[in-house]
Amino acid sequence: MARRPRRTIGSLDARSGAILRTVIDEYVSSATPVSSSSLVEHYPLGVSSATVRNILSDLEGLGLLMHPHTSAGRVPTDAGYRYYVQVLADEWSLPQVEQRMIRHQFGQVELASDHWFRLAASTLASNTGTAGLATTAKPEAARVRRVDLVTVQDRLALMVVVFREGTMKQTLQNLPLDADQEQLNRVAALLNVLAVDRTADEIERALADLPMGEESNDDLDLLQLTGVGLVRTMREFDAALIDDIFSDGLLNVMAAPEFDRTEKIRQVFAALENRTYLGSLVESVAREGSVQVFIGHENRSADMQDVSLVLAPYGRIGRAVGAVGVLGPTRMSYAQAIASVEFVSDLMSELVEHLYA
Amino acid sequence: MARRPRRTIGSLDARSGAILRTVIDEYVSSATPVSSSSLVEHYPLGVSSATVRNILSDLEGLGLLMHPHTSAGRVPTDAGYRYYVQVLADEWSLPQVEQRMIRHQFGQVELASDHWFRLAASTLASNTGTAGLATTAKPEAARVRRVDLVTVQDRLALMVVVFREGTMKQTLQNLPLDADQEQLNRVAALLNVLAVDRTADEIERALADLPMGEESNDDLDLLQLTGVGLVRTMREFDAALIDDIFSDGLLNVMAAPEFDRTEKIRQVFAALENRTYLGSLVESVAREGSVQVFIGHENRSADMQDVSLVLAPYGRIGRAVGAVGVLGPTRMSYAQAIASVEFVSDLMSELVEHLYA
DNA sequence: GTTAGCACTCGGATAGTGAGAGTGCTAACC
DNA sequence: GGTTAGCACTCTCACTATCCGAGTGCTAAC
Repeated sequence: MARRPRRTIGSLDARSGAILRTVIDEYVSSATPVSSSSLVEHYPLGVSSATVRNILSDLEGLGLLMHPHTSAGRVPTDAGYRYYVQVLADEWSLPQVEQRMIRHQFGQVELASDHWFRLAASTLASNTGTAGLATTAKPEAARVRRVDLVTVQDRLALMVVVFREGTMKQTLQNLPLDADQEQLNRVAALLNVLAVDRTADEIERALADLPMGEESNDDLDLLQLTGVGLVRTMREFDAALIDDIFSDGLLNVMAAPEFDRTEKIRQVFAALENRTYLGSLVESVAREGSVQVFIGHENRSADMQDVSLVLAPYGRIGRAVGAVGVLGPTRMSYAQAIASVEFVSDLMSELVEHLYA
Repeated sequence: MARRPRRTIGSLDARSGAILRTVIDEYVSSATPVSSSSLVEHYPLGVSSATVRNILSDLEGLGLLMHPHTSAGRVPTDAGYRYYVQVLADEWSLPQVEQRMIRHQFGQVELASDHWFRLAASTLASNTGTAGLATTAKPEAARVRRVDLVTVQDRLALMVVVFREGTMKQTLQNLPLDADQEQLNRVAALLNVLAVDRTADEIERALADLPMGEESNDDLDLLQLTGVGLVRTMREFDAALIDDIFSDGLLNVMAAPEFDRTEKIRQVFAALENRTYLGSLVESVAREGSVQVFIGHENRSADMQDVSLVLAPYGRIGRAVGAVGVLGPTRMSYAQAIASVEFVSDLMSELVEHLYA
């Protein structure tokens, strides 16, 4: 769960806010501390550098900016970014041109499901210059759309399950007796009657209601067995916080000057492997129902103190939800990131709605 | 294609060989240039440091060792590693204990196919302290084991193909007319009759032989349509050099001192994304039929000048083949790597043989 | 062929210096 | 009271000098 955004700062007067914003914009693009003189030089502020210095000093007092050392310019703190995001969040949306480009790309993609996730991740990556992330859509309790059994060997079958949201799972299933494809087809037909549109719990109940063992019937035995296997597979799927996660553009993040030491990048990778933490973020974002930003040490995970995440859910609450987002250095363009993530999440929602309504 | 190993050096006399080997072992474990005095101190060579210096100087003359600067010890060159690997390659095999441990792990894994690849990669990673790699097994021309059609919407179906080697592919298929699951089942049954155990080419021919358009028959139309979709999916699969690749332990590689600058690690990642080059290596290894080592600048890829790969094929030639291996700094324990990769590739071959014979 | 001895080279650590950047403060100004 | 010019102060960075130690390569003796 993300810490609630800090609103401790009240709101700044217009000029201070504008200067904070300018400092952040400047720092985001230059990656070097911003000095008072460079501000008056490059932006039409209408005041002298001395005045700017006073304001910068105030902002530092409020914890929004900091000083690497005496004779250096100012650098935003995580709280500074937080203020920036909080106050200015609503203003941003993606330019029409970019919207059209992205829509076009999504129109081009082949209709094979996991392509979307890859595309979402790579679109976000290229659009923001950071790493793009996309998780597959996962319902709280999966429902079966279709089950199929395929012979592999005499006593071994492959069970292929398609869930209502398009995800597929496969498991190998040991059989107690030789079974040919013919027989498996019969069993699969029964299993589908039993399982289609149902959750693991419902299937388990249906299995319990089956007439059992009255007379030894191979098909029924196999049905029972594969049914149990199906329920186990579904339980596993339901239990996972994130089913699968796609990322792209990690090379972008590596190129950022703050990650010039491998040790820093190591943390990013370690963080991405921490499904538990990412899962909790996705959950939080899904609950919130809108884009959320997790800045630097707002992250609970020790590995994420130097990075920020911008995440948005897609899909429909109660049905399947997933998340898309970006991961980058705290010094990232939050405007661009939020706008892009929001747009792509809307697009993904449309897709899911359209395909698996 | 890998450059052929260089045999320009003839073979060294016993003592020089032993010293080369010792230098490499020492350097691999210490990561710092090896001096003549440290050699006589830590190893029972029976000669003085001056003598060792003479030998080292000879080895440097042969291009097997090098000198970062005057007052530093010796460091192996890629040619040095090559000699080491070439001459000593046959001696290594994995200790019984490790063999049993790995076997045990593979016994534990659940019977869901992609788990093996992950397991192979992670086993190699943890066993060698480098990054482990495993590609899925791919035949030259895939054959269908089973096709299934699942309704998604009125005019949209999901086609699930299981290939003989266990791989699965899914595609969405637009339909020209409304079709319910009932109808799709009928079509899928026909499609299976047509496609099972066949390659893309064979299926295409069978499709051409179908009685066409005599009378408008919905099922036949759908069969034709999905058949074409199936062939396209298979062609795509056949065309890819590598279907899928799993890696683990990249964090291990990041921890190596030679990769302390992110720029170096960037190269490693870029290299892993270069499927073309990796594909050519897998192909070469499959053709060779045994473990191969690609050291530093023996790699054609510019991004791989600082890393070495140890790869071995698994599966059966003519049927499906894949590769497993490790990727690490040129300063890696080739003995351990080769022994581990060979063992795991044998294990994977057994698995494939056992399951998809 | 081996070894002791030694001059030589070079990298890395340490310290000192100066220039430049940017601040914080003060005092004057509107 | 807010704004500004001016200036002292601080700290980093780049450059240089110096020294130490490591390790070699060579020579001459064994």
